[in-house]
Amino acid sequence: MTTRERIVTAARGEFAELGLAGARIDRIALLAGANKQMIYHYFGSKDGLFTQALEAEYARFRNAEAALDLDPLDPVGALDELLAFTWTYYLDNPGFIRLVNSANLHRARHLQGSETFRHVNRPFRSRMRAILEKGIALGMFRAGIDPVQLQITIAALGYYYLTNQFTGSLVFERDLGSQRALADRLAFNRMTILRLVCTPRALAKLEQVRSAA
Amino acid sequence: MTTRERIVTAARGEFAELGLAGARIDRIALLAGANKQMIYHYFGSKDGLFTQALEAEYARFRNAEAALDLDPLDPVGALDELLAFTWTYYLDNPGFIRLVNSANLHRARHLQGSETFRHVNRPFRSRMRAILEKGIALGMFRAGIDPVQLQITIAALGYYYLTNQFTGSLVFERDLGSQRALADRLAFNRMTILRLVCTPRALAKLEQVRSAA
Amino acid sequence: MTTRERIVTAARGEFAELGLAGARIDRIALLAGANKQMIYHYFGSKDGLFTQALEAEYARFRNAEAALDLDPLDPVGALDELLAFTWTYYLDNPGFIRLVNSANLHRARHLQGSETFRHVNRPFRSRMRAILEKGIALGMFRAGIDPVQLQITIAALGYYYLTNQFTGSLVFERDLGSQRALADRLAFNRMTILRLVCTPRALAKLEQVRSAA
Amino acid sequence: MTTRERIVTAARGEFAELGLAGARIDRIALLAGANKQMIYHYFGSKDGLFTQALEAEYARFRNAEAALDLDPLDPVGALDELLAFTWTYYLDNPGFIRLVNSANLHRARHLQGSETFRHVNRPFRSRMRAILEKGIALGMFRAGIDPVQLQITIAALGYYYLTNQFTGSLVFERDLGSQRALADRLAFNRMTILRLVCTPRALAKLEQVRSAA
DNA sequence: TATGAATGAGTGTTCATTCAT
DNA sequence: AATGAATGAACACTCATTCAT
Repeated sequence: MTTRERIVTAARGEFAELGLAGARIDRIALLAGANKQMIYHYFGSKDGLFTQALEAEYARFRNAEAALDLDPLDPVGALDELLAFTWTYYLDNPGFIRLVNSANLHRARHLQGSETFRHVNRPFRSRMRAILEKGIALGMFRAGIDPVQLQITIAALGYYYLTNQFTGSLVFERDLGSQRALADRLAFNRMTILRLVCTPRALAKLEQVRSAA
Repeated sequence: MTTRERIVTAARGEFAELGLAGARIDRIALLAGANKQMIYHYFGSKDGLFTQALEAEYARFRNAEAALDLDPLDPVGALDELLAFTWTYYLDNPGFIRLVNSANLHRARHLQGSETFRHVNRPFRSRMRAILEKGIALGMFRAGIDPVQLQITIAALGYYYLTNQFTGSLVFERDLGSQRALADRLAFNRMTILRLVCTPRALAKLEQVRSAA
Repeated sequence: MTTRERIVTAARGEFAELGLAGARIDRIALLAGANKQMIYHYFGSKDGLFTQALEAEYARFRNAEAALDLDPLDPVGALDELLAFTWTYYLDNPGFIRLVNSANLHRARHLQGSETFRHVNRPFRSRMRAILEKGIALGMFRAGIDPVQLQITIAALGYYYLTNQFTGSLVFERDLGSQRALADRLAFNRMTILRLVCTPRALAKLEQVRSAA
Repeated sequence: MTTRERIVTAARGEFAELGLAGARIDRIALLAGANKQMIYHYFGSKDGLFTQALEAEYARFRNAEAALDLDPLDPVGALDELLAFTWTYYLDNPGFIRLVNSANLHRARHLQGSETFRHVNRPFRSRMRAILEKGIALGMFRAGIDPVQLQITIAALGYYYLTNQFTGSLVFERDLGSQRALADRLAFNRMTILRLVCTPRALAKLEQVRSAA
C-alpha cells in the first residue's frame, strides 16, 4: 500500500470513530505510519482528507454492491438479497454508517463538488427500477412504488437501527446489538419490505411457503 | 429563564449543530449570555453539559409525544397519528436528530448512567403495545408484531430520510428537502407502516376508501 | 506593570530584533512572563500585537519629542535641538528605527486604520512650521522651505546612517558605529541642515562664532 | 537564463518583498520554475541564498552606477547626476532598498565574509573624492567635506524618503508616493546637497541662473 | 451567583531541509 | 542537472478548564 492509501485507510477509521472535529491529524499520521506533512501534501487540509475518506468509503460500499449478482434471482429474491446485503454491509462495516452520519452533520458540504462521489453513486439508481418493473410484470409487485423511496426505505430500516442502537438499547432497555436481536431485526425488515412491495396474492403465497417450512 | 436554562438551551443548539467535539464552550457561554465559569459551576464539564443537553432534548420530545391524545382514535388512526407526529417533530426540531446522532457517535456513553433519561423514556413503551392489541382485537392488525420493532421502524422511516437528506440528495440527484419531497415521503411512510401492520382485509378496505376519495 | 503592558514591551523588543515574520509569539510570551493565550486574549493575533507594538513605540517617541522645551530657544537653537534630539533618540532606542523599518516592509498596512497612530503624530506637524516662520521673521532662515520636507530630511540624515550602519560599515570599510564616527555624523548633519535652512548672512555669522570657539 | 540565475532572480524578489524570515523557499522554487532541491544544491541553505541574492542586488546597483559617465560634467553637474541617479535607481528598483533593509535587520551578518560584496563596492569610494577635489580646485565646493559623509547623505535623502514613505504618508497625511511629491522631493534633495557642498559664491551664481530660468 | 484573568496541553498547519533515485 | 517523497521541529492559534475575587 502506498503512503497515500495508508493515510486514507487510517483516516476512514479515525473519522468514523470520532467525527470530523474529534479526529486528530496526528493520530491519523501515526496510524498510517506516515508523516503528518504527507497528509497536507496529498490532501491539502483536514477537510480535504475528510472528503477523500468519504469518497473512498462510498466507493467501497458501491463496489461491494456492484459485486452482487441479482440477475439469476426472481424479483422477490433480488429484493431480499439487496436488503440482506445492505444490512450485512452495515453490520460488517460499522465505519460506513458512522462516516455517513458525520458527512451529514456537516450537511454533506464535503461532497458537494465531488465528481468522484457523483460518479460512484450513479449506476445504482437504475437497478432498483429494473427489479420493480420485473416484479410488476410478473404480477408479484404492486405498481406505483417509487424506486428511490423504496431504496431509501431499505436503507433506513437497517441503518437507523444500527446507528441508533446505543440510545435505542437504553430507551427500550433491551440489548439491540445481540446476535439474536440482530437476526430478529433483519427478519422484521424483510417482512416490512415484502408487505410494502408485494401484491396481496404474492404475499399470501409467500406466507404459505413460510408457514409450511 | 434562569442562567442555567439559558445555558442548556444554547448547548442544545451548539451540540446539535457541531457535535460534541465541534462545539465550543466559549460560544455556548456567549450564546447563553452567561459566564463561562457558570457552565463549570452547573455542569462540571463539557461532557456533563452534553449529558444534560441530551436529557433536556429527549424530555422535550417525550413531553410533546405525551401530549398526543390517541385515545379517541381507532387503531389505524392512532398509528397514523403517531407516525405523523414523529415525522413532524423531526422536521420541526432538526436539532433533535442531530443531537441523537451525536449521542450515538459516542455510543450513548453520556446517557449510560442517566436516571433522567431512563425515567423520561419509560412511559412510551406500553403505548404502542396497547394500540397493537386494540387493532388485533378489532381484526384490523395482524398478530405477532413486536411493538418495539414497530416503534423503531416508524422512527427509522422518517429519521433516516431526514438525517441523511444531504448525502441522499447528492446520491439521488434530487432535492430530498423540498416541500413536495417531504410530503411524498410522509405518504410513503404511512403506506409502508399500514401495509406492515394491517390485515389484508383492513388494507383492502383502507385502499377502497382512499381510491373513493 | 500589567500583563498587557509586559506583553507590549516584550513584543516591541522581539519585533524590533527579528521583524514581524521572524518574531515568535512563544518567545514574546516567555519574555513577558505571560501565557501565550493572553496575547490572543488581548491582541487577537500576531498582526494585532504588531500593530499595538508599533503604536506604543511611536507614542513613546512622540512623547519624548513633546517633552522638548523649544520655546526659550532661538530658531537655530530650536532646529539644532530637534536635530540632536532625533539623533539621540534613534541612538538610544535602536528598536524604534528597526520597528519602523518592519512597519514599512509591510507598507504600513498595520497602521492603516489606526486612530491611535494618527492621533499621536498629528501635534508634531505644526511645530516645525512655527520654528521656520520665526526664523524667517528674524532674517535667519531662508523663505520657501517646506516644513514637511525639512522634517523628513532631519530624520533621514540620522535614520539612514544608523539603520544602514551595518552594510555601510562594510561598504566603506569603516566602523560607522564607533563613538567617534557617531559624533562626526551628528556634526555633519547639523552642518547639512543649517546650510540648507539659514540665510547666507546667518550662516556666515554662525561660522564666525564657531571658528572663534 | 540558467536555473541558477532564475533562482537568484526569484530570490531577490521574494526576499525584497517579505524579508528573510517571511520568504518561502517553496515559493522561490516555484517562481524560478525550479526544483526546491536545486536551491540547496546551489546555495546550501536559505541563508546562503539570501547572501547571494544580496550580492547580486548590490552588483546590479554598482554596475548601473559604474555606467554613469561623469567625466564630461563639471563638479556640480557630476554631483547632481549622482544624486539623480541614486534617486532614480531607488525609485525604479524598489527591491534594492527593501533588500538592503533586510540585510541590515540582520546586521549585515550575511555579507560579513563576502569577498564579492567587498569587491563590488570598492571602486565607488574614490569617485566622490575626485569630484569634491575638482570642485574645490575650481572654487565651487567648500573644503573639508568628508566624501564618505557626503555619499551617505546623498543616499540618505532619497533612501529614507522612499523606504519610509508608507509610515510617512500616514504621519504627514499626505501621499508621499505621488508623481508630484516625488518630483518635489528630488528637487528638495538637490537643494540640500548643493547648499551643503557649494561655496556661497557658487551658490549665489547657481541661484541667479535658476531664478533667471 | 457571577466574573475576568490565567493556563497547559494541544490543534491544524507550515517550514527548511534531506533522502533516494 | 534534476526530481518527488519524506521528515522533524516549529508555528500561530485554540481549547477546556481553573484561580482568585
